[in-house]
Amino acid sequence: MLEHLRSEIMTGRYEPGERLIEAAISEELATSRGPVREALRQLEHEGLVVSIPYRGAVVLEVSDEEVQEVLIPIRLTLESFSFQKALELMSDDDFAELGKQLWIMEEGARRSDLQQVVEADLRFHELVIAASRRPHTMQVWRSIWPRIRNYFVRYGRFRELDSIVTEHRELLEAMRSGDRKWMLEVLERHIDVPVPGAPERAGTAESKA
Amino acid sequence: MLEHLRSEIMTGRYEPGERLIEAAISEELATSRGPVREALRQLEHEGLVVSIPYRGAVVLEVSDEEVQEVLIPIRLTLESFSFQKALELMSDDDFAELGKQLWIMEEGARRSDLQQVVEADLRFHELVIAASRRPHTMQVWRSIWPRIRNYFVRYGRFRELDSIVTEHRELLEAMRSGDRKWMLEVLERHIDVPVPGAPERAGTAESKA
DNA sequence: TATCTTCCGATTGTCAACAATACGCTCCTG
DNA sequence: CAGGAGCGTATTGTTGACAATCGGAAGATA
Repeated sequence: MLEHLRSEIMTGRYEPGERLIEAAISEELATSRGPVREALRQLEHEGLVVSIPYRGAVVLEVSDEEVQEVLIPIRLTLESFSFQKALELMSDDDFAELGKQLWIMEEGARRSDLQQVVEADLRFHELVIAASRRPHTMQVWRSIWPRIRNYFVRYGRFRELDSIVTEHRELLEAMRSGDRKWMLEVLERHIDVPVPGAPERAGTAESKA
Repeated sequence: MLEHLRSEIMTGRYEPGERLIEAAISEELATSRGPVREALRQLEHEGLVVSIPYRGAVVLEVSDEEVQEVLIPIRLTLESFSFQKALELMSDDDFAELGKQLWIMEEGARRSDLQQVVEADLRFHELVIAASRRPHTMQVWRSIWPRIRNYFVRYGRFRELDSIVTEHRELLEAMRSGDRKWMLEVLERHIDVPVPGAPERAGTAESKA
């Protein structure tokens, strides 16, 4: 059900600014207001809606600017940390599971199935983060990722499926090799991708100086 | 009520690993399970508890490592961005409000009232983030900050109150001057403070290279 | 016409009872 | 005594009814 609401927002069935009314949704989904309430709170924590007391939840927009200058840098922090920690903790089974997700991605790319690729992408990264066994990192990840995904699917900002697959293949290869420096390089290239048509990151570069 | 539970955790009345039972809490606070449930979800999103289906909420620990290598770097990203955006958006009233919080901090430091200082500290930073008018930045901030605060009060990792006050005074001064570079320098020094006795940040420095 | 006040409908917030689930304990079996 | 099946209890998940609150519309007043 949560997943249903999420996709309604991402596919644009609910427009930014639109109000989501608990009673209407619960009726539509044949459930009571309680679970709907919880789902809306979850969406709020994923940054897809904001809820205003006694006014309800409103679909939130995510700007190029915040994605580029806040969410993606945070993602880079989270994953750089996780991938390093995971390197020492991942079992053979974990690597096998990564391989499986890579395979699903390949298969999805062959069929030009965006959704399949995106979902395998998510599972790939979440597996690594889970393997790092750092609860806060995982928790923040789960709040950051939906916004980034929403931004990319909502505005069609995904690159060619093939390059996504290739990047993950190289990422997995680098992890298997145990070469941390290489892995981090690949990871950074993978995450910190400039978005076509988005404003350049002028003015905030100093913050890294 | 939420604030009550939060402080129970931060002051250590609830130990990490301890289970929080909805029924018990609702009885203790003379309310029903509904609001308690929501409060626990909120705490979960603030990273103070984890909740397991049909098992309930468990108080979560925050490690030196995650604070240093994940939460604080994220905070730096968030605030570097916010402070820059706020610089162009803050009204005289906003600056006056910052001055007021600074004054409260000074007064709290005089009386050695840690809580008063911490609360004014929070309001100071949140005012700037609010002034930047970036909803996602604020939302992520509200999920990150409670963990950092919890870590500092739980393990007594606060420095002398006077230096906290001094840093905010300089921060405000830098903001008023409009010198962005200086402001960011002060901000970084303020946030990215090495914690005594914590493991050094070895091994992850590369992720910034 | 502009503005203030009052009320009403829409919507969220709270509550208590009931349903579903998971864990651990007992008891059975080998 | 070891291991597993089945039950009972503790706890969360769900539901529908009721209370509180908000925003705006209608009407009164200058």
